[in-house]
Amino acid sequence: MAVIVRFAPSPTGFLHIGGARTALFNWLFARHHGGQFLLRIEDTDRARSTPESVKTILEGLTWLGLDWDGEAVSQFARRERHVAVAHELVARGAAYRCYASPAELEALRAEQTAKGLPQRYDGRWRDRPASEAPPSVAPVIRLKAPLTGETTLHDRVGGTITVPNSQLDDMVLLRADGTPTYMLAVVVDDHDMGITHVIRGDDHLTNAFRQLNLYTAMDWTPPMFAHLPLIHGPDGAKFSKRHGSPAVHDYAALGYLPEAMRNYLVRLGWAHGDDEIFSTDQAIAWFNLEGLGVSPARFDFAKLNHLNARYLAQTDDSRLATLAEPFLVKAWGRDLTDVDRTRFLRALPDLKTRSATLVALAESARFYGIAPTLATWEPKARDLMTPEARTRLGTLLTRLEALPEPWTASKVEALFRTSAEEQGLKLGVFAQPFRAALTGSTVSPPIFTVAEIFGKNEVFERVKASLSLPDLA
RNA sequence: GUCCCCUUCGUCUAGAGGCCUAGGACAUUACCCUUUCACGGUAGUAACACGGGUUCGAAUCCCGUAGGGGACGCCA
Repeated sequence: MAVIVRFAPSPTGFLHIGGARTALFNWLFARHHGGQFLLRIEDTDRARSTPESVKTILEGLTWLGLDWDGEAVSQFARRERHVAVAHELVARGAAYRCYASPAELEALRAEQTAKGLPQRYDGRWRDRPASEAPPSVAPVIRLKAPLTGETTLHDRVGGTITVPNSQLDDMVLLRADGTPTYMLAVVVDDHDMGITHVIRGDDHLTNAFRQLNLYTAMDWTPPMFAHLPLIHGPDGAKFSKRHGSPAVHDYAALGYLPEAMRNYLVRLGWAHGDDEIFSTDQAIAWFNLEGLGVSPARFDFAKLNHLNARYLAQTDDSRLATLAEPFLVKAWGRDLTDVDRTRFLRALPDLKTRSATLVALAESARFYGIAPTLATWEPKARDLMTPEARTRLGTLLTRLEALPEPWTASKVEALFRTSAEEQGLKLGVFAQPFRAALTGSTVSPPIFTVAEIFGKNEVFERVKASLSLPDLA
């Protein structure tokens, strides 16, 4: 039997990290089995669903590289079918009309809470004839769930879980306004769409039992279920769309690569032995439900950073340059010139092993585009510009002037090494002030390569400017 | 409150009764490399929540305790 899975977000906000991982697992599972990964927008809550949310969620999935099969399905568009099923259930005697008003139910819950009882619908209209219905109340339709016995779920993550039916009340299928609830719609749609495996967050676990009763009432075969442990925030607290989880597009803006994000996310609650860094193709080849963990995981930015750094360092320079450009523009506060682009591309091999994110990468490249000014020189770099250092740099400039063309890193370096040797000093004594002069900082990629990328003119300009830098007070 | 679930280094995890003096990764510490910072390399610190049982033998099975989480909506 072909595998068909779905990701079913509700369009009431953005795509958060937990949803992204759920989508990823479904996607990996489908691709592994050569099955289908469907997308269904659970928009039956008309008050909270927005088209903007749908757009944001789709963009988030696209950024993550999760392509879905066919068109995204709107659950709301299928409401006629849901209503028909609800009525069929009533006809079968498996559901009934309930005339209890919202206020009445609220009072019931308040009373139960006061008495320390579980909050549950008490079935007051379960066997009451419609002739007793108050004329002013529009009824809802509720499932007639079994009162006794128990319901067992064979979850692919949690194992066999049994709940007494006394814990499950008669859930609403159709609201008073005639619209279907999520509980009804999700079962009908999963059935109609031929979903074979429902892989979703653990917060749906208790729903599964109620939904199982609905499958039974319709004589439908339920799909396999796999409930994923939730993701917690770095502090161990709840981490969801409603509780502080960042949106996927935030990670994009923070300078994370989608492939790094995928790799990080797949390891959060799933493992393949000791494997840590692997391609998406490898993940597809390896992914299975058996590798899923059972306990919640905390989101750890340090590990994400590490992975992203590794992916950044591996990324092809020209692609990386394209990805980084918007971050450069932001960091530099101006559009790039052709010279900027050329320099950045040449600098990239040395730059990309030094940054964890595109934001940091752009920041580390700032000196290429913006010459240090009095205001931007780092204090430690200025400390390097002692009178002796300035004298040495001045001498170096003269010798640099005499260097035969072309201007290369190795020639500049050789000159520096010779100068240091002649005076019996370490290379750093010469190289550090040079670094400070070119970058305004004590930290940079290898400085002779930097000098080559700048070219002779720019090097001379910056060194000369550094020689006239006023002393620190 | 009721029901359900979870518990291995700080974090993510390996572990399906003997392969475990518990492995890997991130973080962290030290050293090496070195023109700075990274990268890389080497070494180190660090965990089976607790208590009972089953067994020749338990991180692995069972029971209990504690802690954490989830659900309990005419939300999804």
